[in-house]
Amino acid sequence: MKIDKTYSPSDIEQKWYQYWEDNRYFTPPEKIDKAKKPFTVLMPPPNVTGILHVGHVLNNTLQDIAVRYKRMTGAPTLWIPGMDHAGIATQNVVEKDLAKEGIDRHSIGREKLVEKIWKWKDQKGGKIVEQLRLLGASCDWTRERFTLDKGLSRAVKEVFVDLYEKGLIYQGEYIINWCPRCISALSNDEVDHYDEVGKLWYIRYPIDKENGESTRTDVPDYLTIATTRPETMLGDVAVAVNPDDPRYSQLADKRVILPYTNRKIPIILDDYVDKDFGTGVVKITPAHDPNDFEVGRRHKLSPIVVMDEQGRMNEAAGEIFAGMDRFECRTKLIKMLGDDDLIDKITDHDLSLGKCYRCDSVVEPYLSKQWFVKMKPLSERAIQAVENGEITLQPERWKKVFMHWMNNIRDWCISRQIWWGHRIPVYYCSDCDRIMVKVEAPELCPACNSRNIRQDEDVLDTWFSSWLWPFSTMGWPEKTKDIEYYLPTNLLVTAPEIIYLWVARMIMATYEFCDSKPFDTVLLHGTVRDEIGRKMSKSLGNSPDPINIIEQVGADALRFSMVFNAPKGADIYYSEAVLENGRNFCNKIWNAYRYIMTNAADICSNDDKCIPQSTEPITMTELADRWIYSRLNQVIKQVVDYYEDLRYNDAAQLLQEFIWKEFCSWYLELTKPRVYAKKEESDDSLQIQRQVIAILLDVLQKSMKLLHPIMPFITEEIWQGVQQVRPTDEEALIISRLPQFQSEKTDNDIDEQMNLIQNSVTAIRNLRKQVNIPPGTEVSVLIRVSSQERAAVINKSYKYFNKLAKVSDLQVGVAISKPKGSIASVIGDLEVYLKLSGVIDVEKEKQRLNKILVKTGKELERAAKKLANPNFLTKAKEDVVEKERVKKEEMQLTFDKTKQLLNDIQNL
RNA sequence: GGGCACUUAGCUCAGUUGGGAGAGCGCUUGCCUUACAAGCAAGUGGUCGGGGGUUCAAGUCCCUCAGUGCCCA
Repeated sequence: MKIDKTYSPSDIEQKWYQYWEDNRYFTPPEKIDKAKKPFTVLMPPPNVTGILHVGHVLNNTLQDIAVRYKRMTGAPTLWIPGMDHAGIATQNVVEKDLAKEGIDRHSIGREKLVEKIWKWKDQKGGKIVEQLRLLGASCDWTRERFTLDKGLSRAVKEVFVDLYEKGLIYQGEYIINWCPRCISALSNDEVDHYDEVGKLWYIRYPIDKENGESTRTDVPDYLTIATTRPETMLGDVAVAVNPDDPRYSQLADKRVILPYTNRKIPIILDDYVDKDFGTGVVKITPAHDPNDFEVGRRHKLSPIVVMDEQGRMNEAAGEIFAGMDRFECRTKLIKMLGDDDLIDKITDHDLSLGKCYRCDSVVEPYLSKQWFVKMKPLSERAIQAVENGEITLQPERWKKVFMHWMNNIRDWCISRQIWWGHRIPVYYCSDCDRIMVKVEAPELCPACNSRNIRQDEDVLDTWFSSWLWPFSTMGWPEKTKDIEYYLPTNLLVTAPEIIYLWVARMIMATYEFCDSKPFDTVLLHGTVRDEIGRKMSKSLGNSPDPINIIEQVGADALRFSMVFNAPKGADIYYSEAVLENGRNFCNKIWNAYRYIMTNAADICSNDDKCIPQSTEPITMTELADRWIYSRLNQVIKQVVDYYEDLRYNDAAQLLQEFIWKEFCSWYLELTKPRVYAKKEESDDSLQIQRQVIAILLDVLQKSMKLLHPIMPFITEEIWQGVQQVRPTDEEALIISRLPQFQSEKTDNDIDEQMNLIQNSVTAIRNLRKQVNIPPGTEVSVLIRVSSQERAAVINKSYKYFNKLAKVSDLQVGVAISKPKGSIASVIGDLEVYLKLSGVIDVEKEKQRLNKILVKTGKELERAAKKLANPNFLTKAKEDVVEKERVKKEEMQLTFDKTKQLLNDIQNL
């Protein structure tokens, strides 16, 4: 077997993904076994126009870890993938393409455009689905869904009709976000806010003194209002002041004359007005401002719409302005007001400007007729479910965010003035104006028998299909086996930005239509940022291409690096340096594999079954063997706990620590004398050699299992390689079972013995380094311990000292004294002396010992102080006090002996 | 304006019922030692943002101040 010196992932990754998919390992067994509890994850459907970015990498890696882990516990595991049709975004992409050919959507018409978008979708859309394969996502592609496919479209219609019939869908006038360029309503999340410095115009509205008590003398000539959007004044229907504002409240019976409109509008009193903002007088424009709309409703004022859908002023704005663009109108108005001395002043003003996330146009709050869902009745059960923990959000702080929104929920505007999407299933009879809301398009008007029927022009918000994702993907409204078995699902992994838009709505929809919760747990993860903490963005160009990264270092390295640096729910700072950790770890594992496999092959050159097989027992011949199994066993328990708790960063860290430090740096080194034993040596040593290879293969194999959810490719490759030499009855790592924790395999005594050796070896290495003994030079060492048992442990492990610290001469005992011409190290009862052939550097040695003395002195003092405190002794737990005693003793020993050494050296 | 977080090593961050401060990267020193220089070994580095409180004991709980970030209006 030939294994390359450095790990190259590209061939390996493609090979295994293909193998998994071909063998249908991503698909749970078709025959449902009700005795087994399934594990289901819903993939947040990426946008059909999207391509993989680092955020997707994090999101899908987390899901894949959960899924792979559960699959390895034996649960029937289902991860449902899919995409959403992304109404505005997709239509925009295609419209842009058409614009290059000089084609406008209105010129080709609705049907043709939709046809073109489907064509685009089939040819160019959904790239991300292919890219997810490169990442290793083990989702069930046989169940892939698209929010606009037949089944899901039917679900959307059923839901719309049902809600309409329940009176939860209505048409109404509302202020919505409107993009005059897209000519469509935008949901809140489709609006990006930018802080900008705008202007605040102080405009004088003359007071109509005739109204009310006309003889009053305390009435000023003007009321000055402050506004950031003067062009909307043409739609003013009132000015408002705070009822508690003594400057104005007495003017409530007056009216003001709205310039250029011949309208006299009332002065109203409303708490909404902030006395300290501007002049304390606000203009009220219900048709063009959401707050004003509310005020208008409270005071029963009819809104006046002064703009059209394209952001141009209409007739209601008056002859002078009709037909002008909104910004042109603003300029004109300012000029006129100035000329007429109606501007009091103009100041700079910081404001947050909403822009269309697609085309960057300034969003217009706009009064228009839209379809809405009444949310309050739907929200109650969702609130209850999260409140009582039926559904949990992790990290828990998001629960508050969820509650806050749910308790203040507003109706949901679901209509969009575009063509790509689910067309609203509302039909109108052109002859009698009858409204029909039906899943199937009606051919006859039931009122007047007319065949003259037209469908509502609008389509539904994309989220109106996404919120049905938990059950529309499983075949609803049919009562399918999947729904029965897999719903509720178990885990949803997503970003906190869409708690409202998606998570909350899915909870509401699933309760409403399936009488079930959609999922048990929602894991909200952080944002991937660049090294200096900025969000990844196209315009900054700071977003690396994950596909590029995968080509260079492999998906495993990328996944590991991401997860390693992603504590539950925290933002991730991504950088090249972070990625290197993953890459290096792959290489480390690869080389451990190389060491084990090449030696296994050497040993078995003529007999490929010479290594103890998995059906045969393994004989542990040394302390290190027992130790690595004891450690492995503890790691199994810990890692499984971490996986269960969704603490993948901890799992990654622990596994790296175990494999790199304990398995490679300690254990693997200690196997070398046995592994490299010559063939001509005794039968015994050959037996031992075969046993130790079996242990290496076994521990490697189990480690690969534990690591598989995080790094699926390299682990499958290695696991399959080991299967060649020492097969088990499992056919692939991806569907194998995780190793089981067995409490009897943890051996504290063995751990302690090994710990003693590790401490001693490190101490010797340290001493060698102090006096610059070259790595290859062998040394003489004496070790004093406090008991015969401990002496025996070290004595038996002479080989280890020889191998790891190049000790050729080792004396151990309870009665050892410090030899002349040596330097020493103290750890509790352990004294390590390194004999020197030359002269020692007294000053340097004094400095070193002094440092240890100061450090242990401090710790000793702290422990002593605690133990001298009677309150501590009586109130602290028994084991805590005991631990403190042991610590003090140990520190005392180290301190005393180091002091002794220091005295000795000073007397030289 | 309202809400939610954060502040721990030079950098990015862990630290889950309060009980001896950790990781990765960086830095210093020495090594191409028959798995790995994408490596090995030994080190360096912190008044856990400031102040106060609860407690025998606080990075951890409470209050307060300062700074930073995010969300909603």
